[in-house]
Amino acid sequence: MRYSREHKRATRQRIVESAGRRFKRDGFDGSGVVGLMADAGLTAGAFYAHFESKDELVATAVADQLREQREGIGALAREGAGIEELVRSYLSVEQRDHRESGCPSAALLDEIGRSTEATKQAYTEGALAVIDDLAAALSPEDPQSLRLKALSLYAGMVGTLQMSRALADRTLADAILEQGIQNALALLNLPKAS
Amino acid sequence: MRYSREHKRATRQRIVESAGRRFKRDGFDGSGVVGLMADAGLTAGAFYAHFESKDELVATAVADQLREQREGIGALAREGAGIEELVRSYLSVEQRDHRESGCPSAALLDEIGRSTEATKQAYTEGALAVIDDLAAALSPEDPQSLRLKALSLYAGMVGTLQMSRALADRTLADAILEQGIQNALALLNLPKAS
DNA sequence: TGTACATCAGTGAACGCGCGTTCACTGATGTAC
DNA sequence: TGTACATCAGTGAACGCGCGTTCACTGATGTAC
Repeated sequence: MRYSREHKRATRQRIVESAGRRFKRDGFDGSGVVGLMADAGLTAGAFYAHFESKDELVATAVADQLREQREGIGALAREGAGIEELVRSYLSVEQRDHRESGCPSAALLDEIGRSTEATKQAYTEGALAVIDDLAAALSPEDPQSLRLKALSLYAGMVGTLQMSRALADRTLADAILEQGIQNALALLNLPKAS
Repeated sequence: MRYSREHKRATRQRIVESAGRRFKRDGFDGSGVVGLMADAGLTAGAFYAHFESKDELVATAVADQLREQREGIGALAREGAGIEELVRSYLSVEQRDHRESGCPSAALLDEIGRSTEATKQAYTEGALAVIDDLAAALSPEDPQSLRLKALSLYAGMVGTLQMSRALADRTLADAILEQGIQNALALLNLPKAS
């Protein structure tokens, strides 16, 4: 073995992470292997030393992006953020305006619905891990009972963020974020905030 | 003039409608001009007698699909359907399993967010017409006051439908539709239904 | 410790293919007489 | 009413291009001695 096992693992991870950002910006179909590898500082040919196909990278990147989202949520929670702060940071102008570093569901959900079974499977597992964390934040005693509620909350926020990105009217795009926050909080039976 | 004005108009409309269905199934990037024209019973070359570019067709088809969705909602409302029936027919297993004849927002929203300004503009106008109809269904006396609430309701349902399509777990995919219905009704301050 | 070797991550050109678009041509049909 | 003509929707081959993937080759570096 010439390069170390660790070297290869790190390179693969670099490809997966930069591909995740690119996919969220340009979509799966809108991102070519040559460009994805260039993002990682490599040329196209090396791709197949790491992945069997572009489809495999797509499934891997989806899983990785959801893991990253989960870590982000966990970090916020450890800093003491409650569910309201989580909702507000999700439905924020910053997240809306930076799709490449934002929620993979909001950036890719309808393309995932059209993807291979492996990608949908990776998505399902990753998204459920995210929403189980959300459910735990909602009810540390009995998270399982709130799983469906958390999933539904997440789905609603995803649609709201997408809508805010697609609207050409900036005022409306901002207003729907705020309304989405109010709706989420109402569903959680929290008092409305300013 | 050889073919009649009407003949050309009808052909263009045929292309726009079949392209709308195809786009919802395969995405904008996943649908080629050759295939789109074949769907309409034509060959690729004729495309440019009707549209300046594929981008123009995309924007036109988005507008047309939203007009069609609006007509569908109007037809249901005229049959006496209330907001609850509208929500239930939107978050139905049938709509989820037939993307090509379903909601254009749920099928295309994140791709629209990445599209040309013209497409986002067409989307914004079309979607606002849909939600203004929804607002009118919610409150015939003062629809304007409920515009944002209707938009937010729509966005939440869009995310829920997409999520139901992307989940590889069928039981969960069905459950989230039902939970989405309950959330929508709760937001509308209607009593929960079975 | 220093050198020869073997491995394999990475290079970069090439494969066939489908893309969006162009173009010379065809032929169906509305209009003029 | 019947015929010649002009228009232009539609055909289908071709354009250059970027796609995902393959492949012969390179060269950095871990291992064996």
